Amino acid sequence: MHESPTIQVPLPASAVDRAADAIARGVASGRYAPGQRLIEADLTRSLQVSRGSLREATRRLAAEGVLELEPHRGARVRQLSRGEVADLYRVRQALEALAGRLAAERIAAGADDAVMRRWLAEIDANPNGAGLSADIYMADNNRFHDDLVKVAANDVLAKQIASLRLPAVRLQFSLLLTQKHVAESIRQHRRIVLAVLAGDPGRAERAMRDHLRKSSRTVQELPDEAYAD
Amino acid sequence: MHESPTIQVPLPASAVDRAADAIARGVASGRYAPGQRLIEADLTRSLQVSRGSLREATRRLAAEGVLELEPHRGARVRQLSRGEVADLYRVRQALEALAGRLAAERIAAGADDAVMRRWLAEIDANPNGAGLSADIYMADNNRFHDDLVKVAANDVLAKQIASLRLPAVRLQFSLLLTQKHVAESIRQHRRIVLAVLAGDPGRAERAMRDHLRKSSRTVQELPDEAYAD
DNA sequence: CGGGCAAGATTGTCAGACAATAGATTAGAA
DNA sequence: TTCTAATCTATTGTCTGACAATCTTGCCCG
Repeated sequence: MHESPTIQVPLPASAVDRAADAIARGVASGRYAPGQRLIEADLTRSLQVSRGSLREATRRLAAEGVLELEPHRGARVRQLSRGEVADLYRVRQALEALAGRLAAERIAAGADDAVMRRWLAEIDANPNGAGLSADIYMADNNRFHDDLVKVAANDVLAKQIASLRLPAVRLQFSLLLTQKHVAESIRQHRRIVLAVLAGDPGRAERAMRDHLRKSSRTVQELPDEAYAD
Repeated sequence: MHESPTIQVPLPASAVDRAADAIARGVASGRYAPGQRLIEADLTRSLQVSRGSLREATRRLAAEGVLELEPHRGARVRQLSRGEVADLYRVRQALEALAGRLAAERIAAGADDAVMRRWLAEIDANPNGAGLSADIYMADNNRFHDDLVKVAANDVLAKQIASLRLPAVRLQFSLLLTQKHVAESIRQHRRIVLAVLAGDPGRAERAMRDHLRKSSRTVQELPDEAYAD
């Protein structure tokens, strides 16, 4: 899979897109901490866009759940409470379970299974994720879920799932800091892949549901500092 | 249920909110047809807001799925293709099924069931929805689903469901134009309410899933004119 | 120490300007 | 005439500067 060579000059996406991307990346990377207030004046300076464009970007990010807006207090990085995270995982569970089901249905109907076969090979090549940094595994993990959603071939579903994944990246990240969780996560992915490749919707759905139920439980065990309030 | 008396003067919500509300209402009411292009200059005049505020409003509505934005072509009222509507209903099915399940779980756990009992009474008072205009029944229908989601008590879920309902109001509306569908819909609501009141999550989930599966089927039978492409 | 006020910081909103782009129109060539 | 290309027009994308409304902070006074 060859990418076109990385463009160096500020690629000519719209100002609003550039701003939104930069902020989203900043939130994901921790450059902007949860709860942190984002001052328009600072951002217009660092992102080199006008206040109007910046405001359009923050509105969009707020709608996507990355930021929160309070009247006359502007934007801050969204910080979830324990309860909200529990709610969020419950919904994600339902949606990703559906993704698993649909993916299996499509494979059973003869859709291309190369992507999933590749994942199986990749997992079996390193079933414990030995030697993977948290960064890398986080990226792999996201790619896995993305690929599965792609096989499910339901754009609405893809968008809904993405909007649930965004606000919780930070939490998910802290999960994957321990080798134990990484290995466990990979094991669950393997079960999911097998069910999907077998074209067994019920099994794929259950495997995915289990996976997220366990993730949720582990996230809930994180210490208070990870949460709001 | 008493509302505070309707405020006559342009209520002091922010300019962006006013604009977004007005556009959303216009889309729901058909004042702006699906696919119709929304010209900024026209809207700033009719809504009495600046271009900046208007653009923030359209960005938000686009993120909510009400409008579509195309670079250099601006905003247009989102129009769904048959396939997208099918996808959308599949996702809604999963989410509302979860809502049914959670609602039943909460009732079983002792949560207040007054709202649901009221619905049962209302349904049994007029089980065929005789004499209800499509407008009214549409509103009732929305209230029912909203109330159920409220009993489910999961804000994330509520927001996700809302974002799926918005783009399809128009289609749903055309469904409810025939007395047959209204009666059928009420019958299904009754099943759902009974399962929730019984505190039976599995049954509530199935009843809700059935309801949406049937709605989806009926929506798919609408003629081509209702869809894009 | 606590209340309250003034000053400063920040957001909400507007108006006006101009470049970039897409779509429509017209002119020209075959 | 019909197709193509240049031109015009409507519209969006973006910036700047301005000001009122609101929130925050720090200081003063009792």
